[in-house]
Amino acid sequence: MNSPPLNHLLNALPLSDFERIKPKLETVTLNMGDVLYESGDQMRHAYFPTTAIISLLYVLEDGSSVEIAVVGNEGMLGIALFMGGHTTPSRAIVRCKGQALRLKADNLLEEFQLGGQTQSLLLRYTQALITQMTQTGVCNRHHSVEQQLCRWLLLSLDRLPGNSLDMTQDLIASMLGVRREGVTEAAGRLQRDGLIQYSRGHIEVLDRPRLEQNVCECYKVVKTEFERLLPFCNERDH
Amino acid sequence: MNSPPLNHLLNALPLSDFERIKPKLETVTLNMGDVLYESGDQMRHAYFPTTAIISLLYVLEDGSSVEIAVVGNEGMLGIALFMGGHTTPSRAIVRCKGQALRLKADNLLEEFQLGGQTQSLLLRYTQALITQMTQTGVCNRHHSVEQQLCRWLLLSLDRLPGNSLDMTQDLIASMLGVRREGVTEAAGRLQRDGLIQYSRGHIEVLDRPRLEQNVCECYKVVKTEFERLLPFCNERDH
DNA sequence: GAAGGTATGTTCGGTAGCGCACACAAGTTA
DNA sequence: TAACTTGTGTGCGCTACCGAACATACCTTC
Repeated sequence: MNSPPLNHLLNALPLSDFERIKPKLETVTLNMGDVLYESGDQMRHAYFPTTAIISLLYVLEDGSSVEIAVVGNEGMLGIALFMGGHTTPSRAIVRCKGQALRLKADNLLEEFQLGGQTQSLLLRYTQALITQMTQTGVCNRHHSVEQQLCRWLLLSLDRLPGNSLDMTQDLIASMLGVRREGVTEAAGRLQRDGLIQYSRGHIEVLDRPRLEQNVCECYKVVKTEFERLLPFCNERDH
Repeated sequence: MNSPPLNHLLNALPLSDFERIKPKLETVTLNMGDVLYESGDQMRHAYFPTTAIISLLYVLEDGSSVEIAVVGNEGMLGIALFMGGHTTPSRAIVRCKGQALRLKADNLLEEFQLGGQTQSLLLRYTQALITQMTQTGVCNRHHSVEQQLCRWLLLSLDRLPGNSLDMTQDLIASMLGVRREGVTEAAGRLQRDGLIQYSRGHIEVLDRPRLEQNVCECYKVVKTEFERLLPFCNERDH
């Protein structure tokens, strides 16, 4: 029997806490390109993706943008709510359509301020997210487009049920903060070597182990830190 | 009359909270190059710099390192203590010698878990730090060595009493994650244009306004976010 | 003042990624 | 079928940065 889509973070809450917020959760369907938060906006809700994947982007003055983190069913959006800022200078945009559970800002805050396990869980998740953001920045500086593409594919795959995803090279480029041609070239190599296969916005990962050989250390660092801080997120629920 | 060196974060605590932790604070002198935390180490203390400046570095497998954030008298080290991880995959190293106030890990945790204003202050600081880390990463990708050098100088200056600092180009290079020659070239240009003057590890900033004209947006973004989240840190206490 | 270490200046060939231009091919719409 | 949109492939000159080697200048030590 197949379990329903879930969010690992919500799932890891103590039962009593979860029962309290359960009635306040609202399922929403998110479509490709939906903007959940704009840079500087007051956040009205926190989102706990179940099947959707959301990108956190920094948008520069010249209009170019860079992905600083990716959030799927292992995490949540809206940490600035309990961190006290109520907003961040980043944009949250739906990268893979799907569903999420949504909680009103006030409700999240109430729950957080009770302290206890829910609070500590949310803080541990935040620390894991910090690691992801930072390691992504380091990766930007030191690793090749091809390595970054591998990292990006693996991080996406970890948050999706199958071995494929829908995304054009143009979009990947804008998330990695590189040229589309750079992605075409790197992806071309991966395809020639039989690691992936793609056509017109659909990417199929054929050989994940070799993708993991190709990726830079950054993927592993982030993954290890997530497992250390949030051990329950290890297994995929699909 | 000159006020003694202080730490803005401690200074912003409610008086009652501060009085409680004051006796537990210990003044320590930090020397250039001291390592406060090694990547993965359990943290024993939190540090609140008063005159010292500390760099948070990520160290890569090949031994190269990158600065991901800088902490001076506006902030603290050891957020992983209350975030729940008790360690991070980064190294904290003293970049400018000076003093700091130190608090045992347990004592910080006790204070944090009381909730209230101290907790919310520490969390707001953490969010500001996240912004700095992320923007640094974005800057790595998109801006020139010269712009990054300007940013680095300004961030340092904001945390120091005078208009000068001691740091070799070699060290700056390792923090920016670029070659020493790149820094030499960029610094040479800034010197020719009369913005700075340096010799053998001593840098004098002659024309800060023009340095601010030269810097990329990243400096301002971080500064604005710090002011928004921690308004009391605005003025320099020197 | 000589010797040695250290910080900075400069050069040179190599390369990854950029910006641009254009070709092509797969879907979509008319 | 034809026109159009969209995604991908490729070539070209350019630039910033890299890696290495070496020169020079300054400071310290003896």
